[in-house]
Amino acid sequence: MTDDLRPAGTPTLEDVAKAAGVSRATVSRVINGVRNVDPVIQEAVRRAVALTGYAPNRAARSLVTRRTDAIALVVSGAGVEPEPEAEETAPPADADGAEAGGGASFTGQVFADPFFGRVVTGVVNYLRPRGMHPVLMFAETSRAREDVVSFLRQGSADGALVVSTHAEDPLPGMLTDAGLPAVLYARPARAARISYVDVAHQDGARLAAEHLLARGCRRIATITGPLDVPAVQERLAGFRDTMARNGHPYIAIAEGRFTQESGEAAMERLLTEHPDLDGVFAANDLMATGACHVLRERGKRVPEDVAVIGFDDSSAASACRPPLTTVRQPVEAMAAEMARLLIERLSKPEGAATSVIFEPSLVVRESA
Amino acid sequence: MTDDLRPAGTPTLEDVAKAAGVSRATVSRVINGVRNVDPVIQEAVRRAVALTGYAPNRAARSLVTRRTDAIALVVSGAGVEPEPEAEETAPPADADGAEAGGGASFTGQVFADPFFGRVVTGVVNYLRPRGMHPVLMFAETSRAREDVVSFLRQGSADGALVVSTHAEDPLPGMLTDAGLPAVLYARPARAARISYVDVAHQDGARLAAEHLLARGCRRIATITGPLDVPAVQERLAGFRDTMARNGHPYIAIAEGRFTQESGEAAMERLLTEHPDLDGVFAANDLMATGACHVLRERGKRVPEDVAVIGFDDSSAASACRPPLTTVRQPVEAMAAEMARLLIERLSKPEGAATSVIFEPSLVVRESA
DNA sequence: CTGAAAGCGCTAACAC
DNA sequence: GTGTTAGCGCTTTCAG
Repeated sequence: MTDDLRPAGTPTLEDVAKAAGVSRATVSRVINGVRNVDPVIQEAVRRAVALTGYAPNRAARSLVTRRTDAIALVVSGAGVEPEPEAEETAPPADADGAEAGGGASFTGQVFADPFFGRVVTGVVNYLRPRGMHPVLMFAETSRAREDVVSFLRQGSADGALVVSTHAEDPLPGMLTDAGLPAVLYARPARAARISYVDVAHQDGARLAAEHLLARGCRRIATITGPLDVPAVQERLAGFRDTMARNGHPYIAIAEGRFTQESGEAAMERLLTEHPDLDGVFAANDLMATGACHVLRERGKRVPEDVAVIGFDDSSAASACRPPLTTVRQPVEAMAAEMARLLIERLSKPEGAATSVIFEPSLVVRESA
Repeated sequence: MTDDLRPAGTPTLEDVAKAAGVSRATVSRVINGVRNVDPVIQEAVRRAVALTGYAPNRAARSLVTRRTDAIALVVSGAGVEPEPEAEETAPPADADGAEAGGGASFTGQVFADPFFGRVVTGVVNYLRPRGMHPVLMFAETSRAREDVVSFLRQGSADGALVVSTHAEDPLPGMLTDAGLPAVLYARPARAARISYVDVAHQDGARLAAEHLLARGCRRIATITGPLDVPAVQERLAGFRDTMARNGHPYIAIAEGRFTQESGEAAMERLLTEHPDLDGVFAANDLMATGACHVLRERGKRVPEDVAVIGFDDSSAASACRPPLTTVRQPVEAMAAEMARLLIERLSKPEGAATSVIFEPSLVVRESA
């Protein structure tokens, strides 16, 4: 109403420059904190920014800097998919979920594991102070994987952080083939020239084995994850190895799929074959929780009759009754490290791929 | 090695145009599926695209279209924050989590509720087929809220989908004040000219009440969520109302905070004051799960001695022992509708704010 | 230390 | 039906 010299749309650098009586270049320098700008002018510019309510346009900036300050956080699925995945835990899970039916069960299932929440937390906490943001993507079908690749090729994000739920995930390979910066959570099944963070699975399994042994368990079994996953093999190897060294050459095993339900089924199989077992190590907390349920239903007390140890230390561990003794994976720190590695790679694209391995720790609660 | 006429960097429209022997404009038309392009030329262009490995640059496109095809998916927190939130459920939750200490507990806690996973699923499933993507943000401090606003003002995303965890969240107001497109999950505490989706809380509570009554419960209590949240008040009102109509003018209540732990504490209080109760309605599944744990520890059988009903039908409901009878909120569909409303608003910015209310349903399992 | 000017890669009028 | 052209808003040499 007063002096409508200020343009209609959202203010641009030009407007601020005009208001401050300087050039666009100078305003740009002030905004980007470039040195060599007269303090007096800096102040004038700041005032003009406040006055105009200026906010730099990301697209314009991105166009010249070739950076978006966004990274893709992708949860990646199986290598082969028989169309929309059939398996799912909760029957009503797909009752709604928009018209895009395919994938609903995958995404629903994935986030049922509190593990992913920790990954998100770690990533966001690292990114945020750096003015960067994660774009959430799911890559459970080959179509979805293509989408991730083209998303990155379009320069929509500077790189990708990928968490695979299955072995033989082709996404990491696709990414490196396309020369796109990426960092993985966990070592890929097929070796690739790509950075990753991981936990020392064998050490974690050893911790679990020793704890079970120390508390006097003698008839011990383990519920593994899908056996084609490298991490699962390592946990199994570490567990068996420690057991063997301590006079237990044979360990009963049952394979699960990291879901609570599969943990229940595995526990039932184990109990049928070995009704007298007194110790169980499950490859994640969800399956350990399922095991506890079944044990209780079969009249076994945990830990008095059967001790149970999980893996991850996700929220499922403390939510379980009894609270689970578990092998803690420092997920948040690992996720943050993934982000750090990726950003480092962005600044020097020619750096070699590296891996960072974290040490797990045993969190003793009540189940063992 | 053969004919290096093709430029070094990533190919641009110009390169494709050259390769196809047409103008940039034509290539652009083909790529954007604009009609009025000779089929023969279309084919030539497609070949050139494949040949060059062209991928359109989003920033450049965004600069002119004024759209990013990204939307902010924000999980928003309290209205007032005494610095980094102090409360947290699991002690080890902040043991790591990068150097950015503040907020770690918030984000960790938030994703412990499987409810959010369902929201993410619904949003992604709606957005994905439309070539759009969600950028995940947390807004638990005033600083973080400012960040969300400036993120949008910079044109980094076309609009926001916000899920508030507390009443009196100032974010929705900030967004509308700034004229930024946004849609909420759940009705805001203070009325605002902003679209939202919600579930008919009273109806849901009525369903729970009637079920409890029908199975013969007579000494009934409820565990509510934070009483300053409108949804919580509505569930309580609906529950009390139905009870009152059926000859139960008084209902014992205990307030929780939507966490499993708070549900346990609430159940303990209830049991102390009313050792003989035979039915409990909890305002979410996590608290219902906590209630079940406490009841079992106190030697009460569920549902024989005490029937328990939850709310949400999150994965926690089926994971609980016994599996929870619960009031299902069609979260995925609601989240998808949020996205739909936002996108609709983007295409016609002047449309009035609307709300869409979904009907809940009762899912009968074993706990009641 | 500051300004002028040249694009970044793309879309959208507007001609032809 | 297709090409020409003018920017979108910003960063960044390069002069001065």
